[in-house]
Amino acid sequence: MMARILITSAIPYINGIKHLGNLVGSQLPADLYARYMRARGAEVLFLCATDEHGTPAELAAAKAGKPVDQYCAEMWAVQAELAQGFRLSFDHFGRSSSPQNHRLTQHFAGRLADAGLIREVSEKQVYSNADGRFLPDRYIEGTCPNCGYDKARGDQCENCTKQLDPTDLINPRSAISGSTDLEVRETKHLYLRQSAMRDDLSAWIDSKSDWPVLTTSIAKKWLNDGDGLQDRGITRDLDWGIPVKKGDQDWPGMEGKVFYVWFDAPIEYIACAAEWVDAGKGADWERWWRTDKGAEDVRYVQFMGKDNVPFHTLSFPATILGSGEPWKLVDYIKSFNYLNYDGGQFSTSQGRGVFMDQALSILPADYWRWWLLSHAPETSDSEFTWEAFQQDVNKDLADVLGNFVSRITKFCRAKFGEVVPDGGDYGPQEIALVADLQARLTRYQAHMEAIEIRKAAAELRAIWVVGNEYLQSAGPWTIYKDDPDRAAAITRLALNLIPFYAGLSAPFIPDAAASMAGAMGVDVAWPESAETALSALPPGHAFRVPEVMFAKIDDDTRAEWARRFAGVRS
RNA sequence: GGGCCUGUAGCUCAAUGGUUAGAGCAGAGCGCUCAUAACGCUUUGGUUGGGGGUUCAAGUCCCUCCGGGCCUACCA
Repeated sequence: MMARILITSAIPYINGIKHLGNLVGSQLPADLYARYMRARGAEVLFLCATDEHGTPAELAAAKAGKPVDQYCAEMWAVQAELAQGFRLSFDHFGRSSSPQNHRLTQHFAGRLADAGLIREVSEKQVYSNADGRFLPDRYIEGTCPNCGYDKARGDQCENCTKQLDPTDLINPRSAISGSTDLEVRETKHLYLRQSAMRDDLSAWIDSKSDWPVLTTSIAKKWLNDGDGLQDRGITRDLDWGIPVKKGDQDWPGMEGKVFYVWFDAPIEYIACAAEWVDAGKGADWERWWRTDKGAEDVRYVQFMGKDNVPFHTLSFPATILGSGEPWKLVDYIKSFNYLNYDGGQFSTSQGRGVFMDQALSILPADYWRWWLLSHAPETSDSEFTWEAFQQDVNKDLADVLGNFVSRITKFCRAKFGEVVPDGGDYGPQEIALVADLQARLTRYQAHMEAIEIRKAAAELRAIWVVGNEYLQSAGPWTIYKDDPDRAAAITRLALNLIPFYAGLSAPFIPDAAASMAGAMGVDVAWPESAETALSALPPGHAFRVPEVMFAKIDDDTRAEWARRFAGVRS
């Protein structure tokens, strides 16, 4: 029976173009896994979307001088185009502001309320008259009562790290406008009673012994810290968002309020599947999401950066479990640490690092995909430097893989023409080669299935190296002088490595894989086995010598990029 | 303050408690001449952050100290 895999990437926030750290922390590895699973014949639904609600989205729109809905629509289009540029193979790229998500979010809230898992809390929050809005704690600045730092935020002082309440600040002001015209107002909000589900969530997390430590340790910390899992506010006093409703009914006392972005964002994973159907791309989204409607055999895998783990291990499962309905729960969470940039952090707010649009403006997607995935921050934070990037892509892509394709196709053209040569037999060397490649193929598949990305990349690279080793030891250019038939056999086998490599490399570098296969006149396909794959191109099969697949990055260019991207983006 | 992760060759990273701690890159030497001056082979390089402990056996487990990072619930 065909495996069915549901894959979601953490949904990128709407307020700007994402940097390479964001990309490698969720969307790119999710795409790698989706491409691999499709290649292996699984039925895959791979979903992503933009996360469009919350205070930063409203502020970004205001800064751009646009209505927030228009701003979000425009930024969605920008992000969708960049996703395509990086060859992210989403089956659908949705929006958390979609009507489908409005309905589902309100539906879940209604179910949770019926189950007694929502409580109303009246609380005091800081309101800025000048800004005309309530201010989240960290949007209030003032002088730290502990250390005297004058840019302390309402949640914490960055200077002395002390945790604060906004009311602790001396001379508080709005971080948005600088206005000191603040007042404390009474406001009513809904809280999700996560505390009531603590034991269920804890048991569920404990059952996930195969999850990355990073994932489970963060979840357990939240479950067990202090008084245990706390209830979480799920509404806000904002204009932009999903109106608070109980299913399709009004919610008395909650008029004019919206659900908190992190309540509705993960529900978009589900709504996105409905969008996928409504966009005419699929027929039945519930068979992916409802275990009573066909999803019982679905394996659901989520990808995210470590900052997103609490929401995916606790809040979202609490929403799903609390609904009392048979929604699909996540089976595996792959979480990532951060990619740093030249000794510091990538930062969207500070404009530090390389952003997706900039990256594509200087190099094709495959360069970035290969480098980022082969250095994915799986066990700890990892570091991007221009020197390492240049060295690694030149060596791996241009010298090892690209040059292999170049040397054998050009050799064949010179001696036999642009067709797979006939004649000669395979001998012990070829038998050993096939055995070696088969062992490596098996290991590579195991790493990909386990989502061990760096190990998979290392094995793939080793598979590329095998081609060069074989050519060096077989030496068809020497043998050709005395025994052209034997040289033909060697050349035939080496040419067969190209479609083999194309199939295996496609999840990492899809464009290069397509051009390799195209040059050889075949489709990209996952090999059944090393043995069958290495006799796929019959004698007489025409091919063409491909263009240089990966131009090398020279030192001057690298230095220029390092300078250009050293500062902050305006 | 608390919790978690992390520290291994110049760099990036591997090593179910079990031979002499391994790869890639960078460096050195040799070879090859088909190829994008590419490729192959050989090789240099380690008190596994420091100290203590458990064990027949510790990079791995425990304690402690030092360094780096993340999270800490109203950014998302």
